[in-house]
Amino acid sequence: MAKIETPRPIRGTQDMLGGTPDSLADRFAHVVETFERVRKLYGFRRIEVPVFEQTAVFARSLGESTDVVAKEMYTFEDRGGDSVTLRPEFTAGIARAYITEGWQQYAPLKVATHGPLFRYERPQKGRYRQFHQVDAEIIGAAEPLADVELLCFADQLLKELGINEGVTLTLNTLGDAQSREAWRQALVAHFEAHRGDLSEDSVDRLARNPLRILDSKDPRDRPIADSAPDIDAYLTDDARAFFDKVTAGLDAAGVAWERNARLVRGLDYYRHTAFEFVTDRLGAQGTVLGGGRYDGLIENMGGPATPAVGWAAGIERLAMLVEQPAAAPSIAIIPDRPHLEDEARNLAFRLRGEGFAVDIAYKGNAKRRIEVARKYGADAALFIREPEVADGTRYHLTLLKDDPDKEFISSVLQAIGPGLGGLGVERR
RNA sequence: GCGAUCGUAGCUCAGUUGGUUAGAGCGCUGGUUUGUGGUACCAGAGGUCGUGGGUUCGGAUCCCAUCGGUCGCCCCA
Repeated sequence: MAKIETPRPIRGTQDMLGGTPDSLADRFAHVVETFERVRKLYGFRRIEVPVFEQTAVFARSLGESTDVVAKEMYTFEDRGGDSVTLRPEFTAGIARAYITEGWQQYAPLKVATHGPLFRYERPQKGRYRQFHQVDAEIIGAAEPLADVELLCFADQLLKELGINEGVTLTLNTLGDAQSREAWRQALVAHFEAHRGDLSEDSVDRLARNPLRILDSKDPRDRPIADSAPDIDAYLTDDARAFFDKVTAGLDAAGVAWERNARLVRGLDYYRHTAFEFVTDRLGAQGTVLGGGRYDGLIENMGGPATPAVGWAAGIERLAMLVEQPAAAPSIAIIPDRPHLEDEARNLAFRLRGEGFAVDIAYKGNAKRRIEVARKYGADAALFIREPEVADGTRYHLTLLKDDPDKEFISSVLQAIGPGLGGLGVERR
């Protein structure tokens, strides 16, 4: 008899179970819920875009020479022979939708979304092949105020998640197209002059993406990268004025930031503002939220010239930083004797219908059930008792937690109505 | 793609320089005790020691290969 080969999860994917102490699934959900709440405060509309697109959507917009496009995309032919790609990021797909769905009529448009992304990389801490991001974009606004508002949104999100301590906003400008190109040429000249002292990786970068040498971790590259010219000398007056307005706006809003003149972003489409919220608590993956301005992207995709800014944040990375959210309060309904089962179940269904979270086990005696209820984190157990019990009460409540949600419990008791016995408070 | 490290029960792990029927805690199942509740005790189920070769009288233990996990490089959220 042939052995059955049990299926494995695909490398770099995760299964998350909620309801356990320190459950990543619960923290993940908490990140998404907080994002949804804050996004509404800033007036960002919810959008949904496809998980896959024509390959060209990503290949052209991210830059053919970037690692994401060159070796990290999940690309395949569908049955019709078209090349499609699982999205490795949100921005390109949103830009495509902006063009094809006529969203230009709503410009300036603030949109937000979240969901899975796919990148064929070697998994490690904080890095997965299927990962998830929350994403925010402002399309059709050329004003530095848009950058400021977007960063305030990001800053408030991190504050409300309680992880602003230990996460810092690092900020840079890549200038406009003219500034960026002038800087790029100066950098290439600088690095070419020191070519012999660069690491092998950086010699390779010099050909592909010279800006990346700036944030190289290789000690051999550091002196050369540190002595490389900053963009500041190459900024046009307009680009400088833009960056000054962004930083002034952040200061006025009380958003803390640090200039990092070595910050460059990997994807080709970034212009002007580039930023990352970084932390040292995630091993090698320091970036928790990143983004910038991409004024040329939509035009490159065949749309009208449209300025835009956006950011995305890794949900898993945020979830690893946040505290476990408090579980919603609940009460366990427990029949004291087997023949009270139906009555207990009816009460449970009724309470649920009225919006209260109550749990009731499928089987087991009262003793067993209370053990389970405690394990599942119920705030209290409500016993359905014999009608002929001496004091005439039908219900008995026992608190199961040191710090039960009293407000929740009393509202449940009120919904049950009369017939309640004395409150049994558990001894320690 | 490259490097390091680890794979023993559902989970977390012991297993001494190779040596009888591979262990513990938790969890699970059943029972006894208790009886308005965080109890104790008893018993049970559950393992091709990731997989395949090799060395050996003998391999969970040593060697090789392979698959997988983790972490790092690269890159990114």
